[in-house]
Amino acid sequence: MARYSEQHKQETRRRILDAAGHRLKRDGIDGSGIATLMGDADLTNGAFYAHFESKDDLVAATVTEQIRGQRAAIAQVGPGRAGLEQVVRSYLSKEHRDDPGHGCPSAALLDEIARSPEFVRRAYTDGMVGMIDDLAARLAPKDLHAARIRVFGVFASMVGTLQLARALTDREMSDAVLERGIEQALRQLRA
Amino acid sequence: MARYSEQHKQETRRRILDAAGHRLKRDGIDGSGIATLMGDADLTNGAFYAHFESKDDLVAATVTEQIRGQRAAIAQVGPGRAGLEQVVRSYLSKEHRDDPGHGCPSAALLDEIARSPEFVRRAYTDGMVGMIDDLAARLAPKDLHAARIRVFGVFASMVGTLQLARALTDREMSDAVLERGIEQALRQLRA
DNA sequence: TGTACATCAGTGAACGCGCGTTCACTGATGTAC
DNA sequence: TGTACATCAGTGAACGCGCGTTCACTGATGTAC
Repeated sequence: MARYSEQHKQETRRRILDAAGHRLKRDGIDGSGIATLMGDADLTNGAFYAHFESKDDLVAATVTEQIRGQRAAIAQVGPGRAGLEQVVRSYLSKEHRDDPGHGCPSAALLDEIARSPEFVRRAYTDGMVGMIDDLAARLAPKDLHAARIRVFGVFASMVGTLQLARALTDREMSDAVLERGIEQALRQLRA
Repeated sequence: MARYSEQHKQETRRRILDAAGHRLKRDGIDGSGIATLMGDADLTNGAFYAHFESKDDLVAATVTEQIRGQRAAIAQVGPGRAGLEQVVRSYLSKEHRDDPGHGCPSAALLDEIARSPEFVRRAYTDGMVGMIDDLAARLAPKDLHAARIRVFGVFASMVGTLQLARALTDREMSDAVLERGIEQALRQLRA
């Protein structure tokens, strides 16, 4: 019935989502136009609405997808607290600071998400709750409830630290902020 | 010689800067147009370029001005560590979370600033260094150097926490994040 | 198996709109004499 | 003191441009027979 198989359409959607993840984190939501986003996926602007209802719809889907990817990456590291410490070090690394496009969606987009429509913020919230649960299960599988809010706090610290490190023009100061952030986060995980 | 006194022009510039501070923090940089910004100051778009070279020039000046205002507000609270703890509590309050327009420029704009031209980021960096020095002097006047980087870390944590609290749609969870953030920040100030 | 047809992902031009910026003009003011 | 003049903050229309979205159309494909 259809011109292309359902699989073809899903692959294209996936291609758009992946490209959008990169572009949005690099240039921001308002800084990324539909034509550019579609061009990144080797398509033209008109095809966009065969896949998404609106730009905000894409943003919500991209946020969901990006957080899912982040969770998957976290699942790859070693188990328990040691794994968490590795996550912290890689999160607050110079490489992550210098490459927002391939990094954490929260650090790149959090204040634009906070200004977005309710359903975008809901997509973010749902994704984050899942990720925090993953992390809490690693930190203290015996007391999930308490671990959750603790992990939320550590994550918020790391997001703010990375953003600050990205905004500062003084390289040395930025490096010091990252290092201090690592110490701080590790201490919080232990406490 | 001039139509209006130099004082008149300075007052108008001040009016634009104040209005821009509010608007930019509420709607973001890309979300605030020149016409809207000038309308907020009871002027029309054309007058803008008598006061600023470009939108980015206004953004840089507004960032500087907003941080100056934040420093002045901090100077108002009681001395020493007790004053700092008061700053933390009011920073991570529901009132601050629910009113970005009158709040911290870092929490409202940090990731947009990180994507801004070098000179905007320099304005931000310069302002922040001043503010951090103020705070460090309160925390540990004997060991300014060590206190600076510690205060930077606490500030980054608070910014990330406030942003996260603003993005979450679950009110209860957002409240819990703020409370946890306060505990965390106070502990970091003591440690 | 071969052919006619229906589908719809994708194209690319066009829509109205608001953006940042420019510009000819206005008119209230301070200054010169 | 009164008058003519120069200044320039402010007005509001216009500039070209890119935005998100719509739409008539294309053409490769899967299906029906």
